[in-house]
Amino acid sequence: MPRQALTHEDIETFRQRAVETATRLYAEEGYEAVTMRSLAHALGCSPMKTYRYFENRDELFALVRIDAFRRFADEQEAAFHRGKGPRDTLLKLKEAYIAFATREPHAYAIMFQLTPVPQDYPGLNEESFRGFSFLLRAARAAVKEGLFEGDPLTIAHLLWSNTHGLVSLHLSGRLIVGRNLETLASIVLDAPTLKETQS
Amino acid sequence: MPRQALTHEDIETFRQRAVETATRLYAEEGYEAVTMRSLAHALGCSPMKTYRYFENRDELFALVRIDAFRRFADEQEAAFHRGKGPRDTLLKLKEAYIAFATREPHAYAIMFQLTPVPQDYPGLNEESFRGFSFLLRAARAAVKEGLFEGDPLTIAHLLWSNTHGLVSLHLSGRLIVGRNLETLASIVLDAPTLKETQS
DNA sequence: CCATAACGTTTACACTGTAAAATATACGAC
DNA sequence: GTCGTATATTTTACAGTGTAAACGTTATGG
Repeated sequence: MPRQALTHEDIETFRQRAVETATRLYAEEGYEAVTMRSLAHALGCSPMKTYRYFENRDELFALVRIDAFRRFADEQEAAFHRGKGPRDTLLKLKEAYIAFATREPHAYAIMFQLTPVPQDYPGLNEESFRGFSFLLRAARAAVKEGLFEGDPLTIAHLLWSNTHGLVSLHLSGRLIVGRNLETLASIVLDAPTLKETQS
Repeated sequence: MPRQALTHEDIETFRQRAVETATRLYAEEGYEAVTMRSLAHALGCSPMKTYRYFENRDELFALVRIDAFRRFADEQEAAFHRGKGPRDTLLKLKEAYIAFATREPHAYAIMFQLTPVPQDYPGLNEESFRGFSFLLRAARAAVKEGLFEGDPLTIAHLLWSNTHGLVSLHLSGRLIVGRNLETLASIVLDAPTLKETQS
């Protein structure tokens, strides 16, 4: 079976397969477990082949992040459209946020928890902002309806950081102080209502 | 100048010096910049000497974390005693929290942002909880005065995660969406009052 | 058919943490 | 003092990492 020269489609095919495989490995093992060698093994090729299709590990990693942000943004968008009115929309967005972080903790980590923030990459900021934009739109609507007063962008950031703080500490196990695991889990799941969080 | 045999005191001296140097390097360069070799270079010894005084890199790192938690807890304690009444105490604790995170961002990162959470070590949980305990005590007092209602531990966790979310996103530069840097910086510095954060 | 370009692997280098071996130093007994 | 032994430290070495460079192999255009 002679090999075919790679057409432009094949390049994209390999890149896509590599990103998908890397995403799966990240989800299963976490960030530092995915090396160029382990990824190559999973792809069934030599470690250096990846370097013909990606600038370096950072680029591949950036694409994995973009993919994660895309999934996240899609789910935020769906939640946004499920919301009935500003307050319900904010709640739906928050639930979708928590659901994503709980379902894909490693993805959440490389999106929001990794410090320092990895290098920028074309498309990353766009997709990242898209995930945030629905919260911003909901915050604008909420201000318009008099639910909050102030700068919608600032309010959106506050709402975001509020949820991020809970999710982040919960996912990394730092909320466990005593032994009442169920209570602590419910902190996130039965998260404080917006009324309680912001008057 | 012949070398002296190390007495028990000298062991502790070296360990302390190593932890202090590592702490300084972490503060200057961040987590992954401090290697056993670079630390040894800063200490003026061979890389392997450190292994006679520490089990491995993780132990030394754990001690750096404990030290950071100790400084943090001390500052929380001071803020706690500066507070006049429950509400002011909560504000003082929050200000001290933000001040610490801003002054020692790398220390904050290894304390609260690193995922997965590094291995446990004797004394770490104690010092870590001590830093949290003042917020818990203030939350108890606040509940007793009718400022909040509910489980004080849960309320303390909510207040913590609230501040952590803001600090975390701010320090990692993720709050920067538009170009109004001053506004965004003030989100953390002129942080929302407790009244605004929790009704 | 062959030169050339494209593709992939192998090799190699500078890093990392750290185990093992080699070396240097100090100390107690004679 | 001198030697044996214990201790302290360094040197060497190994298995990892990302990746640059060299090498071989395959496909393609003239």
